[in-house]
Amino acid sequence: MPAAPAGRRGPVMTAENRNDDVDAHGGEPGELIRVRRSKLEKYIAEGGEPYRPSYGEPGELALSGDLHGEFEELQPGSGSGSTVAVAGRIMAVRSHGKAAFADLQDSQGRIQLLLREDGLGEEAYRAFGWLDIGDIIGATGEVIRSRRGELSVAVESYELLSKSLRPLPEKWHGLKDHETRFRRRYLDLMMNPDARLVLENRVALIKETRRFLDDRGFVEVETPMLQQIPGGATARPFVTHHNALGMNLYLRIAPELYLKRLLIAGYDRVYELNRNFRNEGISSRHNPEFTMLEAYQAFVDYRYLMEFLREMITTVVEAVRGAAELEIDGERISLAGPWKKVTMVDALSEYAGVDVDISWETSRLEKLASRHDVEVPGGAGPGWIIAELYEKLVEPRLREPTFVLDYPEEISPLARKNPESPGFTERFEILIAGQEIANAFSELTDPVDQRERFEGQARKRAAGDEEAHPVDEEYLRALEYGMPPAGGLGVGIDRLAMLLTGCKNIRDVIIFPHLRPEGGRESVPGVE
RNA sequence: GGGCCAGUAGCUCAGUUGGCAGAGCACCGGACUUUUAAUCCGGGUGUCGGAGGUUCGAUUCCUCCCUGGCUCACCA
Repeated sequence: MPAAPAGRRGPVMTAENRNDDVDAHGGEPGELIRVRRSKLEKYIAEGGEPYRPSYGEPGELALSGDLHGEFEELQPGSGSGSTVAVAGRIMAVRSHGKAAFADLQDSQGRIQLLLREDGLGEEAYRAFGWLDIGDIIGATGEVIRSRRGELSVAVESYELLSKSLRPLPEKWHGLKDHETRFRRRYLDLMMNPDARLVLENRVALIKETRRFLDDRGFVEVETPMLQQIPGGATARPFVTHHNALGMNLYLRIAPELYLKRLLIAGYDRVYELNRNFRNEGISSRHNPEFTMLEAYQAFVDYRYLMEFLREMITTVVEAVRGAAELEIDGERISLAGPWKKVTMVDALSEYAGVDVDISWETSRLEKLASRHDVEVPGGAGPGWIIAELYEKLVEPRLREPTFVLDYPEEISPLARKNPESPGFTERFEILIAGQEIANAFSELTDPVDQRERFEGQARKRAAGDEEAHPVDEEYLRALEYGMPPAGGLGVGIDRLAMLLTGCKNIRDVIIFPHLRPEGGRESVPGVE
């Protein structure tokens, strides 16, 4: 965090003079930090370099996990004869006078160090006592197993590689405070193995998703994040400004319209797995920037995508979890076997207890809506009301994997109309554990129809719907050159990661989630 | 944005019906050559989230604000 210029922050600042606050606000550092600083100064005064440029030969450092595997058979109280170099952070020290044990944490886990005056010499042994928990060191020595059976490195020499000036969280309870865990995620990941596991699952999920698509001939592309017309979804965008061009730009809410331009260009399988930005509420299920997969395949329709997505989700979950099964709050959900299929209207009819039909008068649907406490804004038509009622009454109750088919045309301005079901499109979503996991449809390729849809959206926008899709003339021009029939899909990666890890808060699966600034809302000084 | 709940030491948490602020870990000093939440002896290191108010006296009561969690609204 860059230090704020003195006097710049207002009196609302919190945590002044706190023990971990090194004069961020002109206060004195706390006792624990003063002690570490004076150790640092003493170390430098004696000619030490507390922040080394490197340690050991590249690629030669032993990692804790590998050592545990390699020396599994080593008997308690015996040595291996192998000398290794290890490096990591000191997480605990158990000192016994002329011998001491330290737990060293590296990227794979932990390994114990055994330090003895006999092995190190009096001076080096005493100097070890000056180190703090949290310091990063490198050490060499023989791999042994202690009398109590702990694999250890019997240290013959060690070096301080990086001095830690702040005390770590408590060794037994760890770091629990949610706010601190998210604000200082590095501490969370350092202290809490569970946090690492969630992150590793997310990484594996993304990797397996890419592998699935790459294996099927999809090409990963990057399309603009800064857009002149924020399209491809209905959401409020972030606005930013380009100084040289003197114009506002928008952070993308979806890559859809650019990916479809690539279908027009002649690519038949493209995908993008990257960030979208939506300027909407922040909650346990919404982060302003979130990760989305969108994939498009030419010459297939939404029926093909159902099986494609079922296979993709099952494959990815199986690869990450080792079984095609999820566990959420003790509830086990199997992904095996065929998934249920139901149209939105049939599902709504079932749960609402009446046979809903899109041909109903709007007033009749409005009555049904008010009976279920659904507010209907001005300009909303039958399709909107049906979708809203479905989301409220049906979605949370769809626990087993379910395809919900045929979304209203009114809320699907980029999807092909369903010729067998007037008012609806060839679109489906996949619901698992009450959550929308994937959205897919047969793409609308008819430029005349697309123009009419945009104009319908423009009327909604004029009526005050800020989220209605704007008319995109450039996209219409591209469509007029001819786009092959195609199916497109979108998967919310963060939501899928939540499902996969059983996390109920999206912040658990995003490494650095958005949080309100601590203590004030000032911009970065010097940045316009 | 609305409602409810929370913020006390570096960390995990007690506590004060309004009267000098507590524990464990961490830290500091001492003992200890195979421990692993090491142990033993000694030491509290704090603007009790912030600003006002009531009061002889506020960490405690009141008001406002900040931050977070849950929830509703909006959405993915």
